[in-house]
Amino acid sequence: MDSYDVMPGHLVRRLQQAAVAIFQAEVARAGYDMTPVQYAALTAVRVNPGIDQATLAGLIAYDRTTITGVVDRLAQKGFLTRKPSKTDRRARILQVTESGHKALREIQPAVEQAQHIMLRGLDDAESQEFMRLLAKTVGAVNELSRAPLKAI
Amino acid sequence: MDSYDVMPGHLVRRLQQAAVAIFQAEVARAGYDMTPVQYAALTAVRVNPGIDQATLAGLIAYDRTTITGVVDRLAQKGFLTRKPSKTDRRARILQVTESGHKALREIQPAVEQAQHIMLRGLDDAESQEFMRLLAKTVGAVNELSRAPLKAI
DNA sequence: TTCTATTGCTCAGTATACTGATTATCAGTA
DNA sequence: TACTGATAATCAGTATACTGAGCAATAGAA
Repeated sequence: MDSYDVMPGHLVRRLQQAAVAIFQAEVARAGYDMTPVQYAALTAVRVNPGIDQATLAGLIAYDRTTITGVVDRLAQKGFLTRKPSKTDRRARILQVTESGHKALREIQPAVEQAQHIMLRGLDDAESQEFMRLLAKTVGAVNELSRAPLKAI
Repeated sequence: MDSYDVMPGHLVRRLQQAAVAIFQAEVARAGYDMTPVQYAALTAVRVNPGIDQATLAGLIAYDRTTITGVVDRLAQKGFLTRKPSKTDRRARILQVTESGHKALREIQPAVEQAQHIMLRGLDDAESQEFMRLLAKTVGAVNELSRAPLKAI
């Protein structure tokens, strides 16, 4: 195991870095400045309007301390609002703004293109198999990270 | 593409996070505090004694600004030395110390165990196929990240 | 109802990654 | 040799991720 090029951890790190770079480049071409992390968070809020930060973190498998900054930046860009909950004064309720909906609509093609570029080394059958194995692998280690995915 | 669980970028991010957590946990059981990034750098220096930072960065696909901090911390722990090159006064020559060699030897089993745990959701055939597809995918997007891998 | 445990959020500190800039040095050319 | 472009390393600033701690509020048990 001397050679890091055959180590899954090392390859995953490199793929993750390429994926982020590809995503940002494609989204920039659509005229937006948004990270993959911000995009996932904003999308999750759109699907679950009125969600609180902790539940959002579980939905997309983010650490709870990370989500604070992500939401901060999305709010600062005017893409979502953060208001205190009326039923639980600890919680902050999130909503996507008009501007946020517009951004999501307009970067949608860029996001799909980014996923496509990321898998450009594989043919259709390989892509499908890769995604299957990737999902299976992630599912099996979900509980081992500090921020496991928690379905609602 | 509303659902981030089918997006490769999102799954890769989650796997990367789990991989880091697994690595650190296993290495901690061996009595060491070392990140996967530091381990890869130290291993690369061991294989290529006297390498300079820029070449090291290319070998393991790290950004050149990232490598500065990584080498800093490894040097601070006493695992490697950084001396000015005699032939190129811009460059810093890296060498693994005795303590560094000892650390690499002692955490070796933990590293292998971490890779095994990371793939625990797959059987042997699937693991092999997953690694093949992962390597192929990474190879095809290598040039799209700021820090592409550059073989010596 | 009161006490305890838990939960939602935030903060301080550390470690990757990256953008973009600077400094010192080197290499190749006119 | 003087100049130009490239390179090695670093720095400032931003954005994830995480550890560990803290505060306010809630929920469940005695």
